[in-house]
Amino acid sequence: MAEHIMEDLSIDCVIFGFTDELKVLLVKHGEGISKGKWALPGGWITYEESLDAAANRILYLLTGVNNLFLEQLKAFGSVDRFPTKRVVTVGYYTLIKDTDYDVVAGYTASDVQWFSLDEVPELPYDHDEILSYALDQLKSKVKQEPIGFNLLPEKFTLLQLQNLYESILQIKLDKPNFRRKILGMKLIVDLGEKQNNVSHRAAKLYKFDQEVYQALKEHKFVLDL
Amino acid sequence: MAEHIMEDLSIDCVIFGFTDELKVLLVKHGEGISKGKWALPGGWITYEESLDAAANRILYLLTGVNNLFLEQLKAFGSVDRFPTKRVVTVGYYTLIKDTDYDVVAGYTASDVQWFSLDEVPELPYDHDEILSYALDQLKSKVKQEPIGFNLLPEKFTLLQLQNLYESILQIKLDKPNFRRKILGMKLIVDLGEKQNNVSHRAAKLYKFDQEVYQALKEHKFVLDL
DNA sequence: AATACTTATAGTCATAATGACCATAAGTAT
DNA sequence: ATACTTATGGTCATTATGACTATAAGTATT
Repeated sequence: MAEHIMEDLSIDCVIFGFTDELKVLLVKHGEGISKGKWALPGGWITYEESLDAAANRILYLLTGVNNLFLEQLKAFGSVDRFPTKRVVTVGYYTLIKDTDYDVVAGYTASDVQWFSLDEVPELPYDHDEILSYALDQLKSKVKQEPIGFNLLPEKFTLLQLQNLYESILQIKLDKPNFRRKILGMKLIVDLGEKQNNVSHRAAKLYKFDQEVYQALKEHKFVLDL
Repeated sequence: MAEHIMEDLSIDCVIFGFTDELKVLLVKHGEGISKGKWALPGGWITYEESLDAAANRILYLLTGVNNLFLEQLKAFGSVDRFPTKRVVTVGYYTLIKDTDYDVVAGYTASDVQWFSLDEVPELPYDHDEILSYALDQLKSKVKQEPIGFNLLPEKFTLLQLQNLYESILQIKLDKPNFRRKILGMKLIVDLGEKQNNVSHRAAKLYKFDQEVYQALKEHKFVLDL
């Protein structure tokens, strides 16, 4: 398979993970010119696969993470972005619940690890630029589509949902106003249950309303937080 | 220059034009497998230029249109999008006032022409997909940044500005409400002059306020129309 | 048992924005 | 003089927003 490789085109993936806080998945290069360095999971595209397919394959090979819906960012094509030859790379990103996946270093990766966003080490090539571009995309995406369906447990509290938004958008929100907004969208449904084992007043548990969730996802909207 | 070409990577440009209505610039292929067909202006990237630079060079060679700020859409990379070999293309787009430019067919183009959006002929490869993606991008861009500075004459009426938005967004707007919104943003300045040679009540003429225009461009906003 | 915390949740209130209108103004065309 | 056309000024009910205040319901501490 790896024989028919497009020499000057690569893929780089920005995999954001969330549980409690926003993280990004990096791999340690086990060979090549960046051996020992942490970088975005990336690799070469073959002639027989689409870009989307290549992104998924590469991510799986390096990290063991499979079957994600990866969204393309754009192509990064500065002349000198790669040191040894001219390479244009196509960026992809997605956001997942990191605890849902077992990450396993594979292929040319000697290690894989989630990094909290403010602990990301220095990245090679233009990976800083790609990561920062991806973060901007993520933020704007979050305001145009509901998120959380895959990121929160089945049953969650309003505060958990609020923390999710606060982590991604990196802002603080007013609790009563956030409730009002979210409840007003009919996006989530009161389950009539409460948390337990918490050392304070227990909050109601909610779940997403599948139908409303899908509808909001397709029709788009603007979430003004 | 054209010697060092990346074999499997191309550029395609969606140049939207506006005066009275929204148009798109197409070139007629003068050679190659699509000879005689109208298509998006596109070509090959050399090893010595960035993607952005390639887009500008190619557009200039084919159409004579020079020095635009082209914005990248994304990379289009289906396996079979190009008939003779695997080619990934990077899409670019922009919006200009078409009457400001003299289009001249050059290089491998035998003709260049503006097409009204509903008169676009059948396009080869995946150019329909690229065009439609570009249109979506344009629409969403228009809601997040002010436009019109390069598209309208120095002095313009509110109706001209409204028509611009209506053309691009392909919607109808309420006149009084549109005035209120735009005037409220302080984006445009009353020149104290009026139209003449119109067969109805003359409208006030306005110009853009450079400072507010730039500020809105940088800080982003959401224009809810 | 009382009190201090913590988080949940309900509600207020002034202000601003929105969409759907109506009415009048100021011209030209007939 | 009247009919049209487009411009422009307003109203008005409804909804959204941000900044708060207040109370509820638990646990933890003394």
